[in-house]
Formats: sequence, structure tokens, C-alpha cells
Amino acid sequence: MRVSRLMLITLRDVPAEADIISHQLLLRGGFIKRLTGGIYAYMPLLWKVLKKITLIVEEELSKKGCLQTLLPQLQPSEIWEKSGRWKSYTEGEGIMFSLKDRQGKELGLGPTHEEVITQIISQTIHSYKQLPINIFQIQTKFRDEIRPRFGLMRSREFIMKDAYSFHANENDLQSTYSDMRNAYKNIFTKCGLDFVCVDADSGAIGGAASQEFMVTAESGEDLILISSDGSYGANQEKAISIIEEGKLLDNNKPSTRKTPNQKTIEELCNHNDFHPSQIIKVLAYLATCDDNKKYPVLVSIRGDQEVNDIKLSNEISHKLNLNVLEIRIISNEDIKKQGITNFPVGFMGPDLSDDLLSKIKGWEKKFIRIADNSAKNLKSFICGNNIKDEHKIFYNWSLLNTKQHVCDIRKAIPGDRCVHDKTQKLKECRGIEIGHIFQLGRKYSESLNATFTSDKGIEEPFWMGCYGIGISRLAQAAVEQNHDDLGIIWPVSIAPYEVIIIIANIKNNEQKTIAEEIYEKLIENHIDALLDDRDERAGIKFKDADLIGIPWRIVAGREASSGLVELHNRKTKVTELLDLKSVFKKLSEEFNTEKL
RNA sequence: CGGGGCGUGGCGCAGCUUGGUAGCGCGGGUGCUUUGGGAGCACUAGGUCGCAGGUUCGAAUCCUGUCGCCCCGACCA
Repeated sequence: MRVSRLMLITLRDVPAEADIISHQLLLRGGFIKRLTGGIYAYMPLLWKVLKKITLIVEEELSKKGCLQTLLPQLQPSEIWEKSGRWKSYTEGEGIMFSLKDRQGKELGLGPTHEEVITQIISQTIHSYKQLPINIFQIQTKFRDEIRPRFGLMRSREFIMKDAYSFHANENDLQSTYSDMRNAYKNIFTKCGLDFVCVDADSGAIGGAASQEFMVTAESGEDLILISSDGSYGANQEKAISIIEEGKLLDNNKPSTRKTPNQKTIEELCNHNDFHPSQIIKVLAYLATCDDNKKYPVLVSIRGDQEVNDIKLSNEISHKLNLNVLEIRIISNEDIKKQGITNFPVGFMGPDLSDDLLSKIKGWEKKFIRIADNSAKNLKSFICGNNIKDEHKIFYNWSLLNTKQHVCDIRKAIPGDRCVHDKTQKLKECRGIEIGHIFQLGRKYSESLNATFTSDKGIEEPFWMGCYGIGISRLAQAAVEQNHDDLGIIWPVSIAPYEVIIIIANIKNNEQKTIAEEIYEKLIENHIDALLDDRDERAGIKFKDADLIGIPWRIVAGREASSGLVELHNRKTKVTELLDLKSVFKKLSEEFNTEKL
């Protein structure tokens, strides 16, 4: 391609809409153009990048025996009703765009395709003999994000690769899952990215095991925790760790103590000789579920620890067998609105009586009581006495007449010791999620009644897996990770063009001739080359080449008359003055091309 | 949803406090000079000042409403 025909419009100033470097560079280089909030046009240069990523993905998936398809984006509400996701995806903070057609029938714009593919597979596949199946598509997805931001990182319309696998049994699912994990590692390595694979929460998709692939970058939206040896990594939403030993509380006689106005752990410790790890912190939450009911939840956790809301929300989901749409701390306003006068905020114990809820309207009248292991494991502790300005001290669980659901809802933090190896500690880094793989199990096949006949002649729901890659997000993540103050430094494998040949002075015929000769030879040898034939000053061409991040630059300039050109590497910034033969030799080594 | 900020040629901004119907830099076009790191000079084109009301002799500027965009928060007792 000749730059004169490339529609290359670069900006010197940073557009005000962009905040992070990758977004700024993509805009300045003319890779993307915003149409409206969270919706972008992929300009020709970026489309080349996206196609290269796509090719790598297709090639690696094809190696694993995946089939490619293209599924409808407009989807009827019925299949989403059946899977139980219509409400949670369209109401409240749901992310699905929904609309009505002229008959008044409800449709959704696909944010993902579990429902569609499950229905189609169940209609076409009937026997275990036809399994397993692993099928994927690369296409535009729509999500009405609460807050789109950072350009392609969190946009409302984006390109995603999603694959779905169907199996006769769990073992087979697990083996495909691990196949796909390897395929993903190959894909991201080929794309030239630094990434980590971490344990993850499966979120609204649901299912059992799930892992995320993260491109490490300062601006990442996710906090990930990694062991120093790299053998354990998890999203903080999911991370587990060994809790620091607390300070043991003396085994004194249980009693109560007046603690006027000491509502917080800090105040309690300041006024008494307590350590936060000796106190049980009790938090009242309100969970809104997809049965339209609001459930009060009483959470107990050791005073020096924090609650992981995702873990908490998952536990409630499991316990009630419902989807939790929203979970939040019960606010003073809630209490006021409900007309409860004696709610002992700051002085609650795990045994807070359900009687408090008796007059409440619109909430369930019993607390779901959840105790984190950290609280349950305390032999002797301090906790609220359920009366204003009073705490129980030197108490133990057998003295509290209460039944708790005991589990792990503790937030792991950097510095915690690792479960797999006590000598290692978790360190934090930020990541951009570019891939996510799930073992869905039979959640969707059961709800959508998608079955096959097993080798025993019995109808069984499929075992399913699903595997996503954010193609457009990956492109931007690559920029976030690979740039300098001059612009983008694309990894060669996904660069829009591999080589740019600059004619320093277009009016100089020797330069022009030698540049054209190089250009033709590169094109002949299937090297993706750009020829900057614009009638511009050399400086502009250098700036543009750097900004749009072409990995190799050849300059036909001053030395053209003696048959020499410059070969410059964008990343290493090494420049060599070479004759044509040497240039071709070097490039043929770089690109594994025999002919050059 | 809540809070904050911003809407003025393609991009970045000034003007608004104290009303008098738009200006700068970049970019575009033409010409001359220049020619290895976003050139210089001259000329030139391009704007219903987001939109709708209102106040006023007169509104980019003041008032009301509305739409759009960006940022922060979705939090512990």
C-alpha cells in the first residue's frame, strides 16, 4: 500500500476524549474514530490489525479441531427467559440492549451466545457419537455497559471471539478446557503480548472452573494477585490466601461491656485494649435477587479483614439457588425508610435477632447469616451485643445461639501468604482481561433442555464449556503494553504493516527508484509493506511512521545514490546502513522468507 | 443511578466574570522559498458558538430547560 492512498490522517494534539495512552495513540494514529459513547469505527489501519489477530486465533483454534460459524445477533427473549438470564441481563444494571419488533415481540442484541448455540446444537446433535463439538465465531457483540470507557477497552459494541464446546461427560469437558487454555497461551504468545492466566470468578455467565487471561498493564481494570513463583495467580474477585494469625484474646470470663459511641473497629480498639483481629465485625447487607425479593444478609468476619462482595454474592446465590442482581450494605437511609428505630448499627452481633425485621415491608423477614472462616475460627472474641453502646467480650460461638453458613468470603490482599506454598506471598499487579475460559457444566443445557442420548441410551444434558477472546480489546491492550513517547510499537505479528519504506525526498529520482524496487520485492515476497510516497518533508514521514508503530522502517535517503538505505527497528531503535542485498537478507531472516 | 467537569471551524483551545453578533495554534487549499525528525512567508477557505426557550434594543456571554461527551464513585458498621 502506498501511504498517499492510505487515508492516513494523524493528529498532533491529543483529543480531549482520551485518557489512557493506548486510547490516545489509537486516535492520534487514525486507527479508530468515535461515533458516540462507547461506539467506535475501526479505521483501515486498525482493521488490518484486527484481521491479523483474527487469523492467528482462527489458525490456533483450527489446530484444536474447532469449527467456525456465524450466529445471529438479534435473539428472541424466549431463549433468555428459559436460561433465566433475561431479567438479570435487561433490567437494573443489565447489559443487554433489548427492543421490540413490529409485532411487539421482545428481542435482545446478543451480548453473548450461550443460549443461541445451545438451542442450535440441541436441535442438531442427538447422540454421544456426535460429540464432542467445539464451535466458535468472531463477530460483533453488544453490551450496554454501565460506563463505557477507555476507547475499545470497554465499549458497547466490540468484536469478540466466542467458542462453545459440548461434551458427553465432565472429563471430556475438562480435557477440551485444558486444550483451549493451551490454545489461548499460543494465541497470546503469537500476538506478542505479556500475559498471565489467573483463576477467576465466573460472574453472570455462571459455571464451575474459570480462568482469565490478563495483559499486564498499569491501566488495567482488574486487580490480580500472583504468587512470587508465578504458579498461582487469581483475580482479586476470586483470590484465596492464608489469613495472617490474629492476636489471641485472653480466655477471660465472658461478659458485656459498655462501649458508648464506639461504632467502628478503630474506635473500639482505641478505647479498649483490643486488637482488630479479636473482634467480629458484623455487616448488614441487602441482596436483591431475580425472584424480585430483597434478602437481608448478616455477615460476620474478623475485624481486621474485609469482605469480598463477589464471593459473598456467589455464596448467597448458591444458598438460595437464585441469581443475585444487586448486593449492598444496608444504609442508614434504608433503616429510616423502613421505620426501624432500634437497629443497633455499630453494635450488631452475629446473633442479631430476626425480630428486628418483623415490621419491615418489602424485605424477607429472616437474616441470611453468613460467617467467614476467619470469624468462625475465633475461639474467643468481641462482638456487638445488639444493643446500642454495648459489646460482648471474651465470648465464643457456643454462647451465641445462632446458626451460621460458614464459608470463605474474605478479600485476599497483596502480602497475604499463598495457600499452595506458605513461604510465598501474593503480590499485586493490574491486568486487562483479554480472554476468559469457563467450564459451564450443565447449567445452560439443563435450563434450555438441551440433551443427547448417552452410550447407555439415556437422555442427558450436554456438558458445556465456553471460551471468549476480546479481539478489539486485545488490539488496544497490545498498544497499552507496547508504546514509547513517539507512538505505538506494534508486535510484528499483529502490526498493520510489517515494513514502511520512506522516500526521504520524493523529488529525488534515485531515492524514488530504489524505494520502489524494495517495495516491489517485499510485496512479491508477501511482506506487508507500506511505501511512503507522499510529497511531504522527511520529518513528517518519520513522525507518522513512529506514531502508527510499523516495526521496520527502510529509508531511501542521502545514501541512495551509492545504493545504500537505512534499516531501522522501531522497538530497539537500532539503525543500520545497508545495501539492498543485506536489507533483504536481514528481512528474510526476520520474516522466515526464503526468496528474498 | 449519584457527584464533578466540559460542549466555540476537522483537532487542541481562548473569549463568558463586566452582553455590543467570534479569535489563536495545529490541520486544509494556492503560490514562492525550504527539504533527514511534525519548516518559513504570503494569500485563502471553513463556525446556526450542542439544541430549545427566556431576559434584552442587542446573547457565545445572563436565566431556565434539554441533549451529548469526559472523569470519579459504585463500598465496611
